[in-house]
This record gives sequence, structure tokens and C-alpha cells, in this order.
Amino acid sequence: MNTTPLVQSFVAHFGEMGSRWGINRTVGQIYALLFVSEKPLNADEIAESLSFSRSNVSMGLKELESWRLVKLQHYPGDRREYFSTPDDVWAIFKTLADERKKREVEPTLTMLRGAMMEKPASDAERHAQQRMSEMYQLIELVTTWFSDIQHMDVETLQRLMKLGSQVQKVLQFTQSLSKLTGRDTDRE
Amino acid sequence: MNTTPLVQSFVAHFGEMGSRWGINRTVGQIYALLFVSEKPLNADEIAESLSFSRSNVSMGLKELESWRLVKLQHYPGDRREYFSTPDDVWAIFKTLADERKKREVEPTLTMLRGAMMEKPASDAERHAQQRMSEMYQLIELVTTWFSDIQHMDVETLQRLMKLGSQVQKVLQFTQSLSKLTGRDTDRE
DNA sequence: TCAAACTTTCAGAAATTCCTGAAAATTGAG
DNA sequence: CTCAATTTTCAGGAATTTCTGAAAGTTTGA
Repeated sequence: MNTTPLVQSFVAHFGEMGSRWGINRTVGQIYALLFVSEKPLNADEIAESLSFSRSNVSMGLKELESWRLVKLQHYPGDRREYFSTPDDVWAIFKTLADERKKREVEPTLTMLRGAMMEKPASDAERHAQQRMSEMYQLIELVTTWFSDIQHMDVETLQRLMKLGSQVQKVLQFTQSLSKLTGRDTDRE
Repeated sequence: MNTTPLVQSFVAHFGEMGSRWGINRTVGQIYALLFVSEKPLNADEIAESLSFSRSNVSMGLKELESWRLVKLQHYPGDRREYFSTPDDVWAIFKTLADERKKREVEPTLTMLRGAMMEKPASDAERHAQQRMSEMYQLIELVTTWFSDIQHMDVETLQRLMKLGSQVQKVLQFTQSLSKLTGRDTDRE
């Protein structure tokens, strides 16, 4: 398995970024390699390409599986498992967002809800709860919006994104419209 | 400096989340403490509250400063520095997004641009470049959209978010409208 | 059922990151 | 300028995370 300098720098970059992200270097590199690979790779090929031990690759792949970032397939007459990444980069992005939400956002919201239920025992606690509540509302708003958006089809999403801040004008327009018709487009 | 159980669990949660984030535990805890604190704290108060060494707090605060997540102030007749977090949670969110973009997204885009400039030496390289280009386009689209959105005022942003996926209908509406008038709302 | 082909587990070595105390540097009042 | 108050730096010990090789586990074809 010979990796070209082009692929090597890509793989190395993902390794470094990985550690900045809480994901470990090995996992980042394995993912990067699979992402640019023309065909699915088995664990031995990965180990050889990246000069990792076979067992390290096994653990890395397990981690990637837990993030739902790799596909697994078999070839007839070959008992080894072959790994690849999904083709659709949008789908990858959504998977990543879902997993991060599940692992990071949900536990935080749970903790905040819990804290907000407590009866404040002092002024300091009352203030702390107030701050937590502000944080809660922000996270809640941003993440539900994000998941709303995620469920739109890619075409609409791309149109929305390309529209950029011009969406502001559209919103202003529909607002004045709803004033006329008396119907509100908000969900509140 | 006595922290109540309420604040303690908040602080502990941020410590743990921190490590999942690539930010270290200490830094996460210091930030959490400042976030819920009623008044600005000096380094000694932080060190005592969290039972960290004074020097560790100093390093943590430096890190938070580099993320522009803390404000620094002085009180007359007191030479010590007092730290706090900005009041506006939206502003905090934007700062965080900006910094992450600068630290993680920009370098990745630069690397990808570089890789895409290379002349492919094989089919495998051609494929790798194709994949990198897909990744590039996705990141570019999402981040420019994100920064567009960031520059909207908070009210509009909140309206947009509350609208959720219903924005789809608004978009469809303006599209049919633009077909009638012959003007395109896209920026392409 | 057996055995070869693969994969996973896991104890501990290696590497990295974190944290501390001591010392150096900086700051500002007098 | 001097000195005390405060902050920063940094070498190295502590803790944590990563990685490996050996062994155990699993699967499948004959």
C-alpha cells in the first residue's frame, strides 16, 4: 500500500485536527485515508498504509463505527472486512452533527435541566440558575433549528445557504405579509 | 470561596465536556465557574474555588483569553486582575464560532486548496482530489453561510430559527415569485 | 468438528498532556 | 528607584491517553 504525498498530507492534517477535536490521531488518520480511497480497504491494508499496529487499527475502526462514519462490506470469497466512507458528503456531515448532538449537547441539556429544577438557596444560586437558563435556551434554540434544517432536502438547504443573509429580506417580506393576512408564520 | 453543589455539578460537567472537546478539563472548569459567577473573580479566588494551583489557573486564564472568552477588569485600589465572561450568550456563541473557524476550518481549507492545486499523478490521486474537492465545497458553503448568518442581528436570527424548517415554504414562495418577476434571489 | 483465517481484547510500555512549586518577571505605589 | 504585590514561566513529576504484541475469541469452509 503506497500512499502518495498528496494523500499523506491530507491524512496527516486529519491526524492533527483529530487531537484538537478530542478524537485521537489514529482515528482521524484512518478516516482520512478511507475518505480519499478509491476502493474499500481492509484492516491490514490500513495498518500497512499508516504504519500502525493491526490492533490499533481494529480499535480505531471500532471507534469510527460507533460514530457511524464507516461502511462495512465483504467481497465474495474473501473473509476479510472492507471499510469505506459514505459517498455523499452531506450525509457524512449530518451523521457527524447527529452524533455530536447525542454525545455533547444532550447530556449538557440534561444537566442544565436538572440544575434548573433545584430550589436556589442563595442569591448566588439564583444568579447561577439564571445564567444556566440563558445557556439552556440558546442551546435548545440552536440545536432544534439545526435539526429542522437537517431534515430539509439537500437542494432546499443549498438554496437557503446560497441565499445567505439575504434571507433577512425574505423574512421581512413574509412578516409584513402575515401582518396583512393576520396569520403568523412563527411557531410560538 | 464556597461553591454550592449546584455550581459544582455545572463546573464538573464542563470539565468533562472540555476533554471531549480538545480543551482541557481545567480550562473548562474555570470558564464554567466564571460563567455562573455573580461578580468577577481574581485568580486566587478561582484557584481556591476549584482547588487548582495558582499557576494552573494562570495558564487556564491565558488560554481562555486567547479564545476571547473572558473579560478582564480592575477595581480601584486593588492591583489584582478580575475575570468574568460576557453577559450576552449570543455574543459568546459567536466568539466561539469565530475562533473555531479560525483554528480548525481555515487551516483545513488551506490544506485542501493546496492539495487540489497538485497535478494528479495517477487515477488514485485524481480520485483523492475529487473527494477533497467535494469536502472543500461543503465546508466552504456551510462556513460562509454560517458567517452570513452570524452577521444578522439577534432578532432576525431568532425569528429565522423559530421558523425552523418552515423556511422551506417561504423559499418556495419567493422562488415562484422570482419566476414571475424574472429576478433571481440567489447570489450565484 | 476442526483448523485456518481473521478480528478483538487487554496488560502494560511508550508517548503525551496536565499540573505543580519554585523562581523569574512585571507592575505600580511610595 | 525600591520594594512588595501580583502574575508568568518552566522544569520535571503525576496523570492520562495512546499504542503494541501476545493471547483469546470468532467465523466459516471443508
